[in-house]
Amino acid sequence: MSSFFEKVHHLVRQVPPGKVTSYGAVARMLEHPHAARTVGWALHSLPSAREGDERGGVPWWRVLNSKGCISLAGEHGAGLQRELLEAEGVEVSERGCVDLMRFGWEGLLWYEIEELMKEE
DNA sequence: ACAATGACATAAG
DNA sequence: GCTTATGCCATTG
Repeated sequence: MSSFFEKVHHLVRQVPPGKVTSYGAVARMLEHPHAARTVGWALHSLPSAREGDERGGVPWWRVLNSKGCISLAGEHGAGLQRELLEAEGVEVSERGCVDLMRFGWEGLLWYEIEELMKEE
């Protein structure tokens, strides 16, 4: 656990298939309520963007903005993200929005996060 | 150490 | 609702 990025990556990895969360939620879980931007950056940057590890293991597409929509500030993989989500059974509206009431991830409990952060 | 950057968030017009 | 402005934070040059 050297950088904030890793925390983000580890946490995002815990997001179960078919569920989605938001940058803000992740930021709050990591006790940095106002680091949503950094969270987003952590995902866009994804160090060691290699095949088998980080990038492949981090379901970045399950992370949406506060509205539960795919914004991605322009383009990046918005189309891809929608496909990935739908492939997992998540309903994505045409505008790229997801019903957080049904697919929103509750998140982890504080002690689960602690355990998660403790290892690695 | 300073300035810039960025896949965000929230309030205001 | 959508657009604009401002705040926040870790990483990078």
